Amino acid sequence: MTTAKTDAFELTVSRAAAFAKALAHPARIQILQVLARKKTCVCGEVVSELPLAQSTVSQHLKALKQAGLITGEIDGPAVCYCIDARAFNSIRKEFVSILDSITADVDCC
Amino acid sequence: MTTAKTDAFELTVSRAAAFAKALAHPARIQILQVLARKKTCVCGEVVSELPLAQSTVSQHLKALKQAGLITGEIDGPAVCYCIDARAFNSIRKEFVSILDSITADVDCC
DNA sequence: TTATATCATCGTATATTTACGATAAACGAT
DNA sequence: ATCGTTTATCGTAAATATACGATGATATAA
Repeated sequence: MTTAKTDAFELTVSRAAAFAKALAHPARIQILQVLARKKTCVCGEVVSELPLAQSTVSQHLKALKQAGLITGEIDGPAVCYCIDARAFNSIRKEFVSILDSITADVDCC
Repeated sequence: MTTAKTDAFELTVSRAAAFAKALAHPARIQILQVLARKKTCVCGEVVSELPLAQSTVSQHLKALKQAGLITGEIDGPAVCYCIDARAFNSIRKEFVSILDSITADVDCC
C-alpha cells in the first residue's frame, strides 16, 4: 500500500515517469554525459569520474540499464557500458513530446 | 550518509535531476497535464481526475510546487493551482538541452 | 455563530532510494 | 594454480517516497 500506483495511469505517462525517474539523480545524468563524451565505450572509468564509491556507481549503472537507457557488455575483466542510442532516443522523444503537450496548453493564470 | 549527494555535482546537472525527480511519478505528470488542459485554473478538480486519495494528491501538488513548476493561490475556500509557465519552460529548456547534449555525442558502440 | 466545503497537514505504515564497506565472481596475467 | 584487476552483489543504515485515513485550518454560506 505504499508502492507507486503506476498501473492506474496511462501507459505513456507511466513510461515518461519511468524515464524521468531514471534521470532523477545527478549521478545518473553525469554517467550518461560521460558515456556520451567518451568515444570509446569506457566502463569503469565512469567510477573515477564520479564522486561516489564504486559500489554506488554500480548501482546507478544498474538503474540506467534496467531503465533500458544503457547496455553493458563484458570485455575481459572489465565491462563496457554504452548508451543504447536507439532506445534512449525513442524514450526521450516520447518524454519530450509529453512535455511539449503540457507547455503548449498553458495559458491559464 | 544516505541523502543524495547533490552537492557534489554541477549545478546544471543537479537542477536537471531535480526537474526529472519532480516528474518521476505518473501522478505528477498527469497533474501537469490536467492543469495545462483546463483553461480555468482548476484546483481540487485535479483530485477527481486522479485515482488517488485527496491527501496523496495534495502531497504531489506540494512536490510540484516545491520544484517551482506550479503555483497555488487561495481563491475563497478553494485553492487555484497553475503551472508556472515561465519557470516551467525555463527549467524544461535547460533539461532538454542537457538531453540534447547527451544524444548528440552518442556514437560509440 | 454555526455549519459546509475545501484543502493542508499529521500520523502511520511500508517500500524504495542512496550510500558505503566488504565480499564474491570473473577474467587476464604470471 | 595463484595473484591482481575489475565489477557486481550483499549487508546494512538512514533518508525519502508513497499512500491513506483522520484531523486541522480557512473561508464561504446559512
